[in-house]
Amino acid sequence: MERARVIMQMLIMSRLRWTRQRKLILDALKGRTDHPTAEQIYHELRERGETVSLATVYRTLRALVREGLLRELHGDGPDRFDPFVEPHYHFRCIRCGRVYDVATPYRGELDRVEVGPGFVITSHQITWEGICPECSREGKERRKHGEGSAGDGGTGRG
Amino acid sequence: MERARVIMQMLIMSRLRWTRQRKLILDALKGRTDHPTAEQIYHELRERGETVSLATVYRTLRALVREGLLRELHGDGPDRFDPFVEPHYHFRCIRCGRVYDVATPYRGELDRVEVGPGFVITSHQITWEGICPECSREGKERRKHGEGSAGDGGTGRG
DNA sequence: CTCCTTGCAAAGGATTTGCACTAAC
DNA sequence: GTTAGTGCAAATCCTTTGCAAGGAG
Repeated sequence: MERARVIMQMLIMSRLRWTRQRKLILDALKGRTDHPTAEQIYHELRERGETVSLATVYRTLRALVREGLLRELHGDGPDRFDPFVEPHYHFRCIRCGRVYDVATPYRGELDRVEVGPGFVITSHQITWEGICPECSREGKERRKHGEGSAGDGGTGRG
Repeated sequence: MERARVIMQMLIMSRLRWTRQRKLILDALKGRTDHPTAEQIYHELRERGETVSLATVYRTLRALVREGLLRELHGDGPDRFDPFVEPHYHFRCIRCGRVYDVATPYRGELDRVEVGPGFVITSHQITWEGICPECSREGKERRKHGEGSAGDGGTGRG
């Protein structure tokens, strides 16, 4: 796939250096739909025996967000990161904190809503809240920041 | 107004005690559209010479959210609180972090979107992002957590 | 070679918690 | 009187930052 090339190109243009850590972190995110936290990425890399520091994971993730290669999601627990940057929506489980993609078509017209005089809209987000399949199945409490893989419960990206 | 009575009723039902601090905090929020943070509430009360601790402000706000008397908003900086609990949407300024109400009608049909098998939707939120009037006017950087009153820039609740 | 990145540890902001005391009910 | 709420300080969680050493271009 030439996605790596495209990414590298973007990094060059943005004068971010293509370091081993950045490669690792971006690879760890690539193609995932479970919106991991910085900690999750960090632990997964460490478990694979890679050497990265949590600080670097944070710095890299934020940098990639600034470059437009990732999207940052705010919610109840720690921030989560989404490698799929095309406009789309999310579902957040109020029980476990997991975030899922929602396949519903993007409503471009919402970017042209009248907020009020002097307001400039750059984007909009829709977030559904409720209980995810994992949690309704188990019916028991969990920690706020996801544990392990979240699967996608049947949603996903078109 | 009999809203106080209603609230008191809810507090009784929920066996929350109607203490001086809770009254103060709820009063400080009531009718506001600027979605203050816990710190803001705390400082405003202290400036008025009231005695409250920041811990109590946090505890109270979270409790009132649990009771459904407030809504909690997650964003870039610290959490913000909204006394207007009827379904409505928000605009968040990516420069200063201020949050405004958006008058656009609530889209109930979005609560019936197909997320996927096993997903139960309890609510949805739409958040617009962009630059608020205050910031486009000033054109300069600011701290993430709002400073002082944010006005409402022409939006507001119907 | 130069400047960006990293790792580590320390600092920082936001929020919660333990505990003895106080105040609602 | 009971039991829940409060203030204070300490603790915790999440994230950023300073600095010296390392690595990419």
